Amino acid sequence: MDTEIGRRSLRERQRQEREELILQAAEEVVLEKGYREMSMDEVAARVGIAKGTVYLHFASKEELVFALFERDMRKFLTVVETTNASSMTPHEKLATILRYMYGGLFNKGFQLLHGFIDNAASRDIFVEKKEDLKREWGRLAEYISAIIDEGKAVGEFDRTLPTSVQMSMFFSLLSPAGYRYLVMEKQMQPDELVAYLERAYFKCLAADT
Amino acid sequence: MDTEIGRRSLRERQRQEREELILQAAEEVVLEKGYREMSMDEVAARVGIAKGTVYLHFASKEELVFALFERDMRKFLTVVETTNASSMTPHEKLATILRYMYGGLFNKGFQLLHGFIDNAASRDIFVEKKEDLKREWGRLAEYISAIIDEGKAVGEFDRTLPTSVQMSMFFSLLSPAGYRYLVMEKQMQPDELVAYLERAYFKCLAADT
Amino acid sequence: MDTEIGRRSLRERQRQEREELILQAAEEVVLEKGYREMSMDEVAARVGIAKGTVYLHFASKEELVFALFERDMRKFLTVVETTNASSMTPHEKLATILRYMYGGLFNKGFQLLHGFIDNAASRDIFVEKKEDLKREWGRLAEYISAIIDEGKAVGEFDRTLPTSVQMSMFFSLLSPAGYRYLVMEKQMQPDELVAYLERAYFKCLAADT
Amino acid sequence: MDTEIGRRSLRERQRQEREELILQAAEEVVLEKGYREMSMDEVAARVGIAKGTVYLHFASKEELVFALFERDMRKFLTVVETTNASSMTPHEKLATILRYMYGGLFNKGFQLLHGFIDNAASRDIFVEKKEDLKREWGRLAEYISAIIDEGKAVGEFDRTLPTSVQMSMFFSLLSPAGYRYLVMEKQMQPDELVAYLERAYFKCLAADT
DNA sequence: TATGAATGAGCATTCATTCAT
DNA sequence: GATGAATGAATGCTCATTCAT
Repeated sequence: MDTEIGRRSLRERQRQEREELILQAAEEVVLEKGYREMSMDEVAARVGIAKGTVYLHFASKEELVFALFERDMRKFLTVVETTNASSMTPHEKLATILRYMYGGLFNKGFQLLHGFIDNAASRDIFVEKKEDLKREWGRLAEYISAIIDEGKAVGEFDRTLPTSVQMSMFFSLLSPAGYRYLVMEKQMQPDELVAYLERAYFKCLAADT
Repeated sequence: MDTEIGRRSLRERQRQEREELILQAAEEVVLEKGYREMSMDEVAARVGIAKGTVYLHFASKEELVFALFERDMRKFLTVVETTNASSMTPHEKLATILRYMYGGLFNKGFQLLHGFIDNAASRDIFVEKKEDLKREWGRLAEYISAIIDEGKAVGEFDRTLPTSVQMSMFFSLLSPAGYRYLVMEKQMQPDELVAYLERAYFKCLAADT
Repeated sequence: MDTEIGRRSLRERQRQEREELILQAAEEVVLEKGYREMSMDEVAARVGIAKGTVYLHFASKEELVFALFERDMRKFLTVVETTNASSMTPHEKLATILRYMYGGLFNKGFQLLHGFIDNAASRDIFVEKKEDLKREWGRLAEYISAIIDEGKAVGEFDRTLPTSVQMSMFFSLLSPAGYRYLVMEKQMQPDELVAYLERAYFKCLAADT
Repeated sequence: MDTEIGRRSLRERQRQEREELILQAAEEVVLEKGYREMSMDEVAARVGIAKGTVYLHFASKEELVFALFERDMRKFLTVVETTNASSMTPHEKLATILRYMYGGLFNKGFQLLHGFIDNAASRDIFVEKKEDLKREWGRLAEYISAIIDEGKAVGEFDRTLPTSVQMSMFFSLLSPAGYRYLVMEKQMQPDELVAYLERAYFKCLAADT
C-alpha cells in the first residue's frame, strides 16, 4: 500500500513536472510569436514530446494558453497579496511589486499578462473565460488600488490624481518593447532600469509638498 | 497631351483614394482583431471591392499592414516634427505630442504603433522590413529625446533620469487596455484622462526644485 | 448588358455543373466507404479539383453529404409525387416507384437513403438537420401510405396488415448487399430481379380473395 | 498438477468471461454509434478495464468487431442449424428463425449482421477476412435456401420465385430503422409487429393455389 | 497480467495568394 | 484594371496502437 501510494505520488509528480514543462514551452512560444502563431506542434517539439501528449494535459490550445495565463496571474496575485499583507509602507509595497513586474528579464509572466490584456486577439479568444479573467484582474486591480489609497490616506501619495489612473499607469510604466530597447540598444542594466522606473513612478505618485 | 496628363492624374488620384480606403479598412480590422485574425477577405469586403483588387495595391497582407504602419508612423512623425519646429517650450511640445497620442479615442494610429511595437507577432512578421522600421522609429526616438534634452538643458526636466528612460515611458503612459478600462469601466472623460496623464508625466519629468 | 447576363448565367451554369460533379464524386465515395471514411481529399481528387474548392460549394463535409442526401430525396420525392398524381391504379403506382428504387443498378440515390436511414452514425451526425430530414421523410411516407390506403379502399390490397407495416416493408424489400449478392454472385439480371421483387411484394399486399 | 489444471481452467474461464464482457460492450457501442465512432476507449470504459487490456484479448479494433461479428453469426447459425435439424415443417422452421431475427428488441446480433452486411464501410474494413465472412454467410444462405427448397418440394412455397430472391428478402424484411419507426413512432408492440412480418412474408412465399 | 501514458498518422477546415476571364 | 474562383500549405485535434512499469 505504501508502494502504491508512493508510485501514485511519483506519477503525479511526473505529471505535474511535465505539465510545467509544457507551460514553459508554451510561454516561450507565445511570447516569441503571439497566440495565433504559436502552434501545438512547436510547443510539443520544444518539450520533446508528441503533439498528442500535450492534449493529455490540456484539452485545447485555448485551454493551454488560458492555463498559462492563470498560472502567471496566480503567481502575480500571490506576490501582491503577500506584499499587501506585510507591514511595509504603501510606498515600499508598490516598490516591491514594481520590482517583481519589471525586474529580472521583465518577468515573463507579467509580460504575458501585459501582452494579453492589450492584445486585440485575446479579447475574442477567451470569450467563455472572460468572466474568470475579469474577476481575477479585478482582484489585482483592487489590491493595487487599496495600496494606493492607503498611501493617499497617510498623506504619502498625490490625492489630486484618481487612484484608477495611478493604478493603470502602474501597469504601463514600460512596454516589453521599451524594455528591450533600453536593455539591448542602450545597454542599460536591468537593475538600474528598474530603479529608474521606481524613481520615476514615485515622483508621479508623490504628494505635493 | 494635356488631357492625357489630366486623365493620368485623375487615375492616380482615384488610385490613391482607393488605397487610403483600403488602409482605413485594414486599420479598423487590425485594431479590432489583430494581425492574424485580419483577413484579406474582410478588408476587401469592408471597402466594397474584390479581394484581388487589394493585391493590385499591396503585394501581400504583410505589405498592407506594413504600409499601414508606415502611414501612421509618418503622420506621427509629421506631428512630432511640426511640434518640434515650433517655438514652444519643451514642456509644451511634449504636452502637444502627448495629447496627440492619447487624445481623442486613443489615436488609432498610435494605438496601432503601440500594439505592434509590443506585439510578439509583429517582430517576426516584418523580419525583412526591420531596418526600415528601426530607422523610422529611431527618428521618432531622436525627436522626443531631443525635446527632453532641450528641457533638461533649460533646467525644466530632471537630469538624474536618463533621457532614454523618460522617452520610453512617454510611449508607455497608458496601454490601450488601460485606456478602455478607465473610459468604459470608470466612465472617465477622455479629455479629463489625458489631462491626468499629462499631469502625471510631467511630475515624473519635473526637475527637482 | 446582354453579354453581362450571358456571362453570369454561364458562370452560374458552370458553378452548378461543378457542384453536381462534386455531389457525384461524394456519392460514389460515400457509397463505397461510408460517411466517416469519405475524406474531403478523396472527393476533391476524384473531381480533379483542390480541396479548398469543395469548400466553396459546401461549407463542411456534413453539409456536403446532407446536400447529397437532400438531392436524392428530392429526386425520389419528385418521382413519387409525379407517380401519385397520375391516373394509374394503386398497384401500378407502387410498381412504378418500386422499379425506380430497385431498378437500374439499385438506384444510387435510394441506396444512399437506404444506407443512411439505417446507419447508426448518421443518426447522430445530422442532429441539427434532424427536423428537415424527418419532415421530408415524413412526406415520402405519407405518399406511399396514401397509395396503399387507396389500394385498400378499392379492395386491391390486404386490409388486415397495417399500412405502416406495408410501407416499411416497401422500403426494405432488398438491401444493397442482397442486391449485390443476387446480381453478382447469382448472375441475375437487374430487370429480372426487379420483376421478382415486384411479384413478391404484391403477393404480400394482395387482398385475400 | 491437479491444482495447476484447476488454476488454469479458472484463469481460462475468467479470461472468457472478460472477453464476453468486452464483446457485449463493443456490441452496444457499435450499434449505438457505428464502427468508426466506436472508440476503444469507450469500450474499455464500459467494461471498466484499461484500454490496453482490451488489446490483450483482441489484436485490433478490427479484430474485435470481427470477433463480435463471428460470435453473432455463430449464435445465428446455431439457431438456424437447430431449427433445421428439427422435425418442423419448412414454414414452421422459417417462422422460428424469423422470430429470432426480428423478435425481442430486434435481436442485437442480427441487427449487427444486418447493418454490417449492408454497410459500405465494413466491406473495405474486413478485406482480409472476406473469405471467412463469405464462407460463414454462405453456410447461412445454404441453410435458409435448403429450407425454402424443402418447402417448394412439398408444394408449400411458390416455385416461380427463385429461392435466392426469397432468401435475400427473408433477411431484408425490415430494416432496423423501419423497426424503430414502427415501434417508437407508431407505438406498435414488437410481438404484434413480428406477427405481421410473418404473415406478410409467408404470403409472398405461398404457393399459388 | 493489467495499466494508461505516449505516440503520430490522418483529417477537416481556413485563408493568403494567384490567375483566367 | 477589376474580379472572384481556384489553389494548397498549414494547423488544431482525434484515436488506434504500443510499451514501460
